[in-house]
Amino acid sequence: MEYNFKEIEKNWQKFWAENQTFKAENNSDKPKYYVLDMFPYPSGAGLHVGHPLGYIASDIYARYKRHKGFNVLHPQGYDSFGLPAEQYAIQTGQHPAITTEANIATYRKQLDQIGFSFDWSREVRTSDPNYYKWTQWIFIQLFESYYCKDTDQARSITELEEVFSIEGNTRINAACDDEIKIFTSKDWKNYSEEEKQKILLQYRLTFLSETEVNWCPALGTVLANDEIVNGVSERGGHTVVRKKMKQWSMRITAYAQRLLDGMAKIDWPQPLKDSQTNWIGRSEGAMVSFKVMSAGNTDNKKINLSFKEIEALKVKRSNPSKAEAELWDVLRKKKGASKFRTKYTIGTYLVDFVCLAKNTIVEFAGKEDEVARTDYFESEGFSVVRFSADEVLDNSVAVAYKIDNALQFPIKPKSKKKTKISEPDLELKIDVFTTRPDTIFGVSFMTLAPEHELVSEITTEAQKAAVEAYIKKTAKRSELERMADVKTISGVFTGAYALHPFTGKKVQIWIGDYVLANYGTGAVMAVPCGDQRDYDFAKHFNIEIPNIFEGVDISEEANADKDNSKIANSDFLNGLAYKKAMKTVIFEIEKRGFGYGKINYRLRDAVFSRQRYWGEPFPVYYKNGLPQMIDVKHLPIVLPEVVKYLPTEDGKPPLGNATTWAWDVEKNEVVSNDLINNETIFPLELNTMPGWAGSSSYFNRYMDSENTEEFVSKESVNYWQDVDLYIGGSEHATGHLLYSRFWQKFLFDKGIVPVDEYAKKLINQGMITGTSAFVYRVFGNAPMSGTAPKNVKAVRGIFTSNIFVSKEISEKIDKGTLDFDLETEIIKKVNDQAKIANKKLEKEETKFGDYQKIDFIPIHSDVSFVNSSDELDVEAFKNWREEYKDAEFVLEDGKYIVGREVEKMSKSKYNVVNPDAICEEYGADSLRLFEMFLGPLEQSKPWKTSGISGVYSFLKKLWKLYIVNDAFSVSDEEPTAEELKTLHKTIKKVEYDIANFSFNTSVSNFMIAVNELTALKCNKRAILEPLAILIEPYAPHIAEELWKNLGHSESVSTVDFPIFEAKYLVESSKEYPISFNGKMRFKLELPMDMSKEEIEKAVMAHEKTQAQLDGRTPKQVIVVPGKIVNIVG
RNA sequence: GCCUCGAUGGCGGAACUGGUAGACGCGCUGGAUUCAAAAUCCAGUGUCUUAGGACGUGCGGGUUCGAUUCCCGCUCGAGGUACCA
Repeated sequence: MEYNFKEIEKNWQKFWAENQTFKAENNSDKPKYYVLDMFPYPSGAGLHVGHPLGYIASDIYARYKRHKGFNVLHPQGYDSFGLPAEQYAIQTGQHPAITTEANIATYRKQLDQIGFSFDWSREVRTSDPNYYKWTQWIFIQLFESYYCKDTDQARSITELEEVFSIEGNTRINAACDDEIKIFTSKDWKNYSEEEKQKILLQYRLTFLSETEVNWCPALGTVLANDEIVNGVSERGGHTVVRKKMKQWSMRITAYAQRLLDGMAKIDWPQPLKDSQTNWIGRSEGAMVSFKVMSAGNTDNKKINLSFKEIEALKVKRSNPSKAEAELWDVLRKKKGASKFRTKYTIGTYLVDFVCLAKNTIVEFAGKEDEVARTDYFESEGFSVVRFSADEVLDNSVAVAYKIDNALQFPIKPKSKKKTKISEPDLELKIDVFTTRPDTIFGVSFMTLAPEHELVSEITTEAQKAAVEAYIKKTAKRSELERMADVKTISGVFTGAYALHPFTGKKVQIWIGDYVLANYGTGAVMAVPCGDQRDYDFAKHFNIEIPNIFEGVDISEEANADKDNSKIANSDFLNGLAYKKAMKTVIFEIEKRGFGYGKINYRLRDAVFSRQRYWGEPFPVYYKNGLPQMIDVKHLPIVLPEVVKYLPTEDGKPPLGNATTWAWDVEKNEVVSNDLINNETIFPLELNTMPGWAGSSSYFNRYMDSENTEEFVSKESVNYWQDVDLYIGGSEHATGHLLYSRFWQKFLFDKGIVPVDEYAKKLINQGMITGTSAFVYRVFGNAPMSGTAPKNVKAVRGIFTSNIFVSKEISEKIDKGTLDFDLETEIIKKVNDQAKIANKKLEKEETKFGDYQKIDFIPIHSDVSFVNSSDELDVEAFKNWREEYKDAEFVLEDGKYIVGREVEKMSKSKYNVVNPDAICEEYGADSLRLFEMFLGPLEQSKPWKTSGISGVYSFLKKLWKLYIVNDAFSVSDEEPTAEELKTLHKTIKKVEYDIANFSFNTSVSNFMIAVNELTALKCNKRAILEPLAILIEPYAPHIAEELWKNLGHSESVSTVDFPIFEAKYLVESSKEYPISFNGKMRFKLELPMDMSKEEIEKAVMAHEKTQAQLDGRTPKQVIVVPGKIVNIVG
C-alpha cells in the first residue's frame, strides 16, 4: 500500500469543502482565536512559491489552535482593485473586472490545492460592490468627523457646528488646515450655507485640499515617488512635473501621537515599528522667530532680564510654595489648547500661570503692582483670575472650577491682530523650526528656500540681480533633483540681515535650494559648527563658523556628536549637555517671547484620490463645486462603465469617460450626465480611492462579512475583538500597516470597534528569493578607425550581436584572458552579423563598423530553460522570443552554462517558480513541509528545490509506520518506555516550536521521531494515533487519511492535541561531557541521582581524566549536575 | 549618513537561560538490492593530522571555570529611510 498523495489530497480537499470543516462560528463557548494573512492582490502571474510561505505558517498555527480547543477564525480574500488589471485593460480593452475574476479563479485553485484551512464562506473582495459599499461608508464616517485635540478623539462634525454657533472658532482645539480664518458665533450665523461648508471642510477628517503631485502629462496620471526614477517616469521615461491638484486627503496627522503611543501595546517586529516611528518622524524642537533688520534699524526690542533674575526664576520655579504647587497640580493636567505654562513673562511682567491659547492668566492675589498688571494684561487681551494662597489650599476643587469657567468664558480678547497692526514697527520676521535650539548661539547665517515669500521683500538693490538669477535657475530644477543633488553647494546672499534673538548680532540671510519650501517653514537657522550641510555652505561662501562646543575641533568638519559635547560660548547655556541645554533654551525662548517649544511630525496627511478607473468610487457629488456625501442608505455607488480606461482628452480621470455618472438627489440614483442641471442632478466625483482604502479595515469585515445591514455587528466584533496573529511581508510597513492602524483608531473613537489596535501580534515572513539565470550577449565595441564604408559619414560605436557566450567565456572576456583563436572567431562572427545588419539599414543611416573588441551584457533567461547543473536548453531559449530565433551560442565543453544570482523573485527577472509543479510531483503536504523546512520564517531565503526529496521521503517513511504487510494495520500493544519517550519528546518540542513560530525545527523533529520509531519498529496505536494529530497542522492530508484508517469517522482537525507528560522523559543516567579548560574531551555515563562530590570523585578516578591531566593536579573542578563537568588546570 | 537585521561545513540550516558546535535535510563517497535504472536500505562525510590529538561559529579584544550565545571595537552583506532643518 503506497503513499498515494494525489488521491489522498484530492479526497480530503473535497471533504473539507463539502463539510465546511473550517467554518468559524460567530458565537461559541470556545475561546476565540483570529489568524489572518495579508490578503493577496490577484495578479495575472498567479501564486508563486513566496506567497504560501506565510499562508502555510498561519495555517499551521490556525490548525494547532483548533486542536487546542479554540474557535478559530482564519479567513482569506482578495485585494482585487489595483493597477495591473487597469494596465491590462488599457492595453487590451478587457474590463478589469473580467481579468480580476479570472485571476481570482486561478488563485483559488492554487490555494485550494495546498490544503489551507480557510473559512471561505467569509471571503471578501475589495472590488466587490457589496464589500466596497463599506469602504465608502467608512469614508463618509470620516467626512462626518473632526478631531478634537482636547479629548484626543474623533467626534461628530455636528458637535463642531454647535460650538461654532455658540462661540465661533476662537477657542476650538481641533486638527484642521493650516490657514484658518478666525470667526465668532455671530459671524458663523451670518455665513451662507456654502461658506459654512467650506469652513467645515477645513476640519473634517477627510477633506479636499490642493496637493502637489508628481504629474506625468504623457501618461496622463499622477505617479508615486517610487514610480519616478531620475526625474522621469519609470515606465516609458516621460517627464514628470509638480502640479497642484484638488484631491481628497485623510487627516492622519491628527493621529500621529496616538499612532506612536499605540506601538507600545502591540507585539509587532521591532524593525517594523521602527520604520513606522521613522515615518511619523516626531521631532522635538522649537519654533524661533528671527527679526529681519530693516535698513538702519538695529535696535531690537527684546526683554532683557538680567542673568541674576533668570537664575532667581529658575530657583523659584523648582521650589514653588505649597499653594503654588497645589495650583500647578490643577493646571498642569490641562492639555491641548488649555495647556498652561508657569513663570512666564507677559510684557515686562512675570506671571504665575498662563494659558496662551485662551489668553487666560492665573495668578496669586496680593502682588504689589496688581492694578497696573491687570491694566496691562487686559490691554493685551488677557483675562486674569486671582486666588489667595489660602483659597487654593482650602478648596482646590472650587479653584479648579473657577479656572474652567474662566477658560470657557474669557473676557473678549481685543483682537490680537489689531494690537499688532497698531505696533509702530512693521517688522518682518523669519520663522524657523529647529531640532537643535540648544545650538542657537552658533547661528551665523540663515538660509531661505528660494521660493520663500519674504525673499522679494528683503533682498537689497545690490543683490537683486543675483537673487533673481538664482531663483530662475532653481525654478528649472524639480524638487526631486534638488533633493538628489547633495554635492553641489549653491546659494546667493540676499543682502539682508536678521537679528540674532539672543545676542542681537547681525546674521546674513541667504537663499539656497537645499532648503525646500514645503518642508517646515521653508527657512533654516544655520549652525555651521553643528551641522555638516551648514558647515559646507559656510566654508564654500566664506561665512564665519563660530564654535559653540566645548573642546571640539571644528576646523575640518562639523561636530556631529550631540550627546557627548557640552555647549560653550553660549551665554546661559555654557557648560550644559544637550538635553539640559534644550530644556533651558526652550524655557528662555518662550519666556522672552520669540518662539516656543514645538513637537513636529514628518508625517503628512495622506492623499486619498487616484486618477484611476479600477478603484472604489467616492460616494460624493458636487454642488457648486462643494462636495456632498450621498446618504449611506443609497450605497454602494457602483463603478460606472466606461468606453476606455485612459484619462479623458481634457485631462480628467478615467471616470470622466463615463456617460452615466451624475447623481439625482430626488430619485437617489446615478443617472446620465446629460441630465445634469446643478439643481437636482449633479456631477459625481471622478477620482477613485487608492489601493489602501479597501485593505484598511478588511480584518473587521471578515468578522461578519455576510452582514448586509452593518459594517460589522456589535455581537460579532465584540466576540472576535481583534486579530490575534497577523502574518505578512514587511514591505507593507508604512503603507497598509500604518493607514489601517489609523482607520482602526478612528473606528474605535466612533465606537464601531472595541479596540484601537487591530492586531495583537504580527509576524513578517521573509522573502523567498529566486535564483536568476543569466546568458551573456556579445556586443562589438570600438570599430576600427578608418573602416567606415565609402559614402558613410559615421560608424556606430556598438553593435549588439545575437551571439551568446557561456559563463566561463564571459568571465575570460572580462578578465582579458580569453584564448586568442576563440576571441578572433567570435569577433569574426560579430562582424559578419554586423554586415548583415548593415544591409537592412537605410542608406543614409549610420552604419555598423568593423569591430575589433568584444564585450558582453548579462541578460535574464527564464529559469525554466535551465537544468540543475546550470545548463541552458538552447533550443527552448531560441523559441522564447522572436529576437533570439537566430541566436548563436559559444559553448564550453559542449554545453552552454548560465550565470546564477540570487535576487528577489519577480516576473521581470524571469526567476519565478510557482508551487503547482511541486504539488503535482510531490504533493501539497510535501510542499507545506518543505517551505517550512527552508529555514526560519522571518528570514529571507533562496528558493532551491533540491531539498524537497528529503521531506517527501519523510512522508513516505511516516506512512510506512502504519503499514504491515502492505495493508493498513496498527497493534494495540502497550508501548515501551522508549516509544513513549520519542512521542512525548516530540510533543514537547512541537508545542514549543509552534509557540515560537519556529516551524523549521519542528519539521526536523518530526523526522527524528519517525526515524526513531522506524528503528524501534513501532506499530502501536498508542503512539501512532497521537503522532497523526501532532503532524496534522503541518501535513493535514496525510494526517486525515491516517486518522481515517485508524478507524475514526470524523475529521482529525478538531481532535484534542496530545498532552505532554514529563514523566516519560525522566532519565536515570546522563552521559556527562567531561571537559578540560572548557573543551570537551570525552564522555562518561553516570547516574542522575549522583551528588556533586560523587560525580567529581568518579570523574577524577577515571583513567582518561588521569591521561588528560598527565600528572598535573587540577586547580578547580566544576560540576553542574545533569549538565557538565569541567576540569581546570 | 541614519535605523533595523544578519554572518556557523560543499548547500539550507540546528544548538533551551552561558554548559557536548554542526541536530535534521540536501549533496557527495562507498556498499547492499537490481540484468539495469528508479525506489529503498546500510555505512561514512567540518578542517588539519605524526592517528594521539590539534584547530574550528566574519575579524580584533574583553568578561567567565566555560562564549555561536554576554560586553566593547571593526569588516562585510541585506532591508528600510533621507538635504525633515
